[in-house]
Amino acid sequence: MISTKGRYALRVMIDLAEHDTGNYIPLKDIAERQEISKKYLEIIVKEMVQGGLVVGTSGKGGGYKLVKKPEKYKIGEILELMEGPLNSVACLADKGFKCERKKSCQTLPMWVEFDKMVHDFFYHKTLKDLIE
Amino acid sequence: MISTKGRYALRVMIDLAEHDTGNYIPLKDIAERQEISKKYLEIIVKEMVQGGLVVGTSGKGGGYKLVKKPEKYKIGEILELMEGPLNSVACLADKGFKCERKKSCQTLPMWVEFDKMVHDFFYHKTLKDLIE
DNA sequence: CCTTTTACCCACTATGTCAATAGGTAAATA
DNA sequence: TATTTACCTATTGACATAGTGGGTAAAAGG
Repeated sequence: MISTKGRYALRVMIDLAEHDTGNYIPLKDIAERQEISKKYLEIIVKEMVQGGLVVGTSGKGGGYKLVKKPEKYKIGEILELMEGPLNSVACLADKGFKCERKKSCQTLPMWVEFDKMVHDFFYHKTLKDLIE
Repeated sequence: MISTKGRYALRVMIDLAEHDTGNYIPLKDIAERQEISKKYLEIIVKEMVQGGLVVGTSGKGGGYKLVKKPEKYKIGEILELMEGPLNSVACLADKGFKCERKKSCQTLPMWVEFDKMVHDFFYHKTLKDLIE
């Protein structure tokens, strides 16, 4: 299940895209429009800045802004930043995961197939697709 | 992410299917073959009995058995029993979930589309598909 | 320069889930 | 009646989730 972090991040991105005037948009405005605790959004947006999804600047006239055009953001890239890898099982999500049964595992092919489908789904959708 | 409950349940089902001789199979055997704590499997198999996936009987010669042929079990039915509804977001998973933004939500159509895809995937695969 | 506005940073908490473990009781068979 | 099995209740430690609280730093306007 997608947690609030991923869902709120998407809403912030949509909000930024829809209210884009070239200026920075203060988090206060976003929090009020989206009816999400500003304090909690701070944590989320901080990760978005660190992940390079948005840029922020302090002071009067400060706030946040997208760094790309909405059609350039893949939904998968936003979700993976906030939620971690889009994998269904730990043995595929954790890079250093060791599983003795890997060779003979009867369920692994299904998870691989599933994860590919999920990946394709979210990497073929962009932020722009959600706005229209 | 699918938890051990769902994954272990699948392995138990596969084990039961592959070692089916008509007799009941003791959990001890399954736990040893699958290298999973028998105590933990008890909890999982209990839910599987309650959900009608398998039947169990006590005493000597007791154990567990499938109630249907492997091709009659949908993977989705097994996963949903163990993991809960196969939904990506809370507003679709919880029946009584109230969301003020439902009408205007810009992400909801995506989650609906995604959940349909996931549902189709797991309900078009059967236990037999995993064995072959 | 000073105040206001904004982002940014660190710590804390309550609740719940996950992945078990521990120790028993009930039932069925040989 | 002893053995084998399922079945039941409770507890635990670690971690994640969804926040809250209280500050500091930076940028701009007056």
